[in-house]
Amino acid sequence: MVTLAEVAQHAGVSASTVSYVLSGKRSISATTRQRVERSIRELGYHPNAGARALASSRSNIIALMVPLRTDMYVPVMMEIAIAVATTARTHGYDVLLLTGEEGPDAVRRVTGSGLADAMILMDVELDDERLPLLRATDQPSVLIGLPADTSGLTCVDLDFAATGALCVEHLAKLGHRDIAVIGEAPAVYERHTGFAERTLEGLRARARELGLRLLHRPCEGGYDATAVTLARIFDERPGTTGFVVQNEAAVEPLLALLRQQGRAVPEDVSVVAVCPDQVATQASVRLTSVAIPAQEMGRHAVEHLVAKLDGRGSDEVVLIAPELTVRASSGPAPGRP
Amino acid sequence: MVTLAEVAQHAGVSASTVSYVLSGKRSISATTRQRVERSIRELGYHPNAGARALASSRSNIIALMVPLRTDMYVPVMMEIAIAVATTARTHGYDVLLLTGEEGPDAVRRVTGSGLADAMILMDVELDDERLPLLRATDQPSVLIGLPADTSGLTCVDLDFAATGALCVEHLAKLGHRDIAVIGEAPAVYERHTGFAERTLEGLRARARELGLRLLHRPCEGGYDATAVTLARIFDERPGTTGFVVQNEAAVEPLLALLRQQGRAVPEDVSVVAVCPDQVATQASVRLTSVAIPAQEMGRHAVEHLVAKLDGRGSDEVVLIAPELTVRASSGPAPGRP
DNA sequence: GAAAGGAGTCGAAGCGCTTCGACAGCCTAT
DNA sequence: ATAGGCTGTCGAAGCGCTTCGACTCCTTTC
Repeated sequence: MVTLAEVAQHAGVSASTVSYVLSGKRSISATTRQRVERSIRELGYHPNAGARALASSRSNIIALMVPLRTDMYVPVMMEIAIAVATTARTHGYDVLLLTGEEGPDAVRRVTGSGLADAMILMDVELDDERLPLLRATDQPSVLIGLPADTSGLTCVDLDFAATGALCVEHLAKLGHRDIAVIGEAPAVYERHTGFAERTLEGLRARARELGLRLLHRPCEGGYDATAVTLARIFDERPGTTGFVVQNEAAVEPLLALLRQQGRAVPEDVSVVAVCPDQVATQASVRLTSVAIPAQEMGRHAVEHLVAKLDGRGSDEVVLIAPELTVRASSGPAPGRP
Repeated sequence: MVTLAEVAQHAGVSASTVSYVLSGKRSISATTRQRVERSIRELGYHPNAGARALASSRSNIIALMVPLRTDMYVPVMMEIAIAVATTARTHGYDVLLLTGEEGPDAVRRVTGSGLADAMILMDVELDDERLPLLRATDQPSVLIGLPADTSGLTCVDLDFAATGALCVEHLAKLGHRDIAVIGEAPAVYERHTGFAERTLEGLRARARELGLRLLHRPCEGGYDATAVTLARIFDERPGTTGFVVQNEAAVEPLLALLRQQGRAVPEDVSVVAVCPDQVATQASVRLTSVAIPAQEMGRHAVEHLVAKLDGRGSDEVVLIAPELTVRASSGPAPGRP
């Protein structure tokens, strides 16, 4: 293993000079710099991460806590994780992958040991038990998701309330008066992860404003559960012509079931989904949808964190404005031009 | 920040004693141990990761390199990643998340800097450019996937050749004589990631042995691409009654298309999938499938790695035996009991 | 009853890096 | 000419931990 000292000797300078060449924290003459850089290359030197962390009390690692559950919106999670890792690297950070399993203990362990300089938390619940710890420590953190009380925290999330409103508006403009919402699994609502509730509030508020009828039903996803949900919806509101789906696992089953029942999309019923674009474009009907901007969320989170680590940036809540893309699954309500 | 020295002082022992209590590398009297443990608890001490890594030249971190592409079998990747993280924790390791983006440089960086003690690589290509580096370093590593030359490497993977054979056998036993394989996207074959080719070889070999006709077509996935692929298959082999699908994104479209064409599953055609159980059970027809044991692969990989780090264990290739679960998508070929 | 060995503890020497203060040399402003 | 201020470099002091050898008691063994 090559050390700083060996590089210094090879280049004929002192160890501290090599260190300053590496960090750029003091000015170094061009000739010296080149000589050192050449030695580094020739010897294949890589600074020892542990020594660096010890001396500088900076690990250059960002911890990312992902939910343990692999039962919902997995592709979104994965996309966020990869965006986080990629963005972090461009700022010189590596990413430590933590699962939700350890809960608050993981936060304690990581902040306590100096393993990471900062944390990103995904899948935050409204009243998450990790939040007090984050507020207490001076280690920067960013949440992806929105808890009930955001004071002293930085959060990044899609504006799900606006998302709900946007979906309703779109359907209203097309003349739909009876709208059904196929929501996430009941467990998601029980867990109070926030985003599902916020979407619902947005949907309801705008529906009320526009005088539409809105029926919401949670749905486990998968073919059988969706079939049951759909049957109940048409049972209760036979005149339903607009659907909003916020559950990836219910999208394709819903389309299959509608087809089977002889209801054409978008001629008889319109469907608007809240899902990643990939799902929307790969479905059997290209779906009008509000995209979940996974990459953007991951990137934002890292950039806020890096800003904080650099002493810039402050606590704030960033809600990303939703964008609705019209595709082939929505059209005028029956009997409308 | 609490340090070892402070704990030592608080407990009235020397620093080295505290260290030995923590590591268990020398015997400590019960009374001393308890006193030290109490001080640790009272002061809320967490060993500094950097200092530990520097002194012991062990970071207790395992690097996990995941593919950057989020275009295929994402849930499998995610499940593996989470299994890796969870298993690693039970052995006292944390997981560093690297994306394939950096390629060989990431390997150099991580091994050179001592950031991680070992590596797990996913999405290994047949002739992966990272392999020479892994062979050259003395840092343990495990591949999830199988390259062309496995000498000096440890690999964990599903036995995809046996998987292919198993699928064909199942369909043959039910009397199907004309079998079509809907494969992964063409890009997957071009990239030579191995698993797709190995499945195909297994399928072909057994089909030959059993005297079946086999038609293989790569498929991009998604509704439109699957429709084209399916049309071509029936065009070329109108008598096809058995399908093997190895592309999650083609599963649901295939079922929808068959239904639409009035071909009942499993009465007219049988479908066998190679996919995670979750996909198989959530599909519109519960699918007969060979599961991709993502969790098991992740767990295996970590356990091999830990064994190597402990000086146990050696290079070897572990192929997990496939298991076929019969569900509702396969049955006797038409005209057969 | 002396030698041999084990159990339990301590002190000190690093691990490889960052960073602070010091200082030599040079340029500019008086 | 001389004080003052840059620029570029060096030496040394740690950062918090692990680990090795040494030492002190005790227990065992013939």
